[in-house]
Amino acid sequence: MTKIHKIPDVVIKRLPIYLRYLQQLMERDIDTVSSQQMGEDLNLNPAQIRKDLSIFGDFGVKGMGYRVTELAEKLISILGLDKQINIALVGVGNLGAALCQYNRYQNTSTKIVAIFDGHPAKVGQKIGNLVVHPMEDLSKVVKELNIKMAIIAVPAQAAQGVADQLIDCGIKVILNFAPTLIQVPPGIKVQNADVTTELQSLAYYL
Amino acid sequence: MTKIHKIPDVVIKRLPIYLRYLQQLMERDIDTVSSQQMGEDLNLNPAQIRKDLSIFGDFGVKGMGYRVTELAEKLISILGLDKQINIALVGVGNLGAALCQYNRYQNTSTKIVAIFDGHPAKVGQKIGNLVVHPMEDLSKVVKELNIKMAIIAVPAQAAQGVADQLIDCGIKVILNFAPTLIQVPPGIKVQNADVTTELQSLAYYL
DNA sequence: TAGATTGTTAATCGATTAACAATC
DNA sequence: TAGATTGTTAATCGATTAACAATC
Repeated sequence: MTKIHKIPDVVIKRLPIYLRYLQQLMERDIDTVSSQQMGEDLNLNPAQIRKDLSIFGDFGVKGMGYRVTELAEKLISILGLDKQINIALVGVGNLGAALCQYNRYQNTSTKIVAIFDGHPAKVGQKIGNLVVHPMEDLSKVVKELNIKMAIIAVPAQAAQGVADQLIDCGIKVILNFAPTLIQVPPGIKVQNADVTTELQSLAYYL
Repeated sequence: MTKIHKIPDVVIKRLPIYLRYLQQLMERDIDTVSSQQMGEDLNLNPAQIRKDLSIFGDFGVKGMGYRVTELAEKLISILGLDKQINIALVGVGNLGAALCQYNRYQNTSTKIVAIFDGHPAKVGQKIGNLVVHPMEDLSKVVKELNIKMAIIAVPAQAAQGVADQLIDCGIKVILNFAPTLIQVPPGIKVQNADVTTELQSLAYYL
């Protein structure tokens, strides 16, 4: 039996950074890159980059570095970005609506495919090419559109309730923009992206 | 001479979480809280909370815990949130405009007080109670309004140029929503908040 | 006083980095 | 082959956690 190493979150967070960098190299028709060069450009230690990548396989060529296109493909496959990932957005206030529009024009495999709001006045409105659903439709739409991930962009006091509903529908991964901590059972991954909290911690550095 | 410990970023990021929690307790008229209780509610180790807080002073009372209001005030003071922090927002696309509106209704000391855009068509437009300035006014407005912090919400290819201009104006702290790494000289603090990258790393957990 | 809880030390855990044999 | 660079081990660094004397 192979020993499964738990891969640290901090490594996973670096993978999209590597990927984006490699895609920039591809645009400049650069074929190979060394960990040394990557480290300089990304402000990271080359040994760390090699170690991160070696967790997933031997992607490099000794004496030569990494083949850019090949490594990018590997990272896309590791992250699971080789097929579209359907996302539900809950809460179409200023921030939610903007995230929806923003995502629409991004050429990325993580796609918002359905939007929801608990406020009856919002239901039926169009944001980009999507119509706002009522919360009652959540379970049905999540199943129909094979939605795997959710973004919470509702006010703080509504966030926990929304999270509970999402989890009930089988959602396992949540990006939370609400300025509050949400409690979830084991096996559910929540990433907080609260702007107010970020600004407050940045205030310290002034 | 007192030895100055470099306080880890990871500790600074937890302080606003503690603060928000204490403010919730205040709303519920709770006077004191133990690190044990805080740890349960915030999913953190109590020893870690005590250690974090003890870096800044002896805020607790043995046998009793922490006085909620007092600790909240201390954290506000440590973070520098006891006076308004003026922020410049650069880039009023969907996301920038939403951040501006969102910030407007947040009751927090970090305030967006001026907005800028490099696109002539945007200049003069009103977002909430603010008028979009041209980039040429950046230096002047930053001085006039005593702006200390900036939010970048421009497309990736414009981000580095904007960052350079901000740094030229004396800005030391930047929250970057553009999906690209920006290179800055030592002494400048950049926090990345790119939604696409966050979604891509979350994809891994599916 | 007895019970509770802090602040802090020491132990543990985990992540980063340096160093280098393997090898393209 | 000589030079370059990987993958990986060992050393280092730093953060988390357990344990407990101090003390309210």
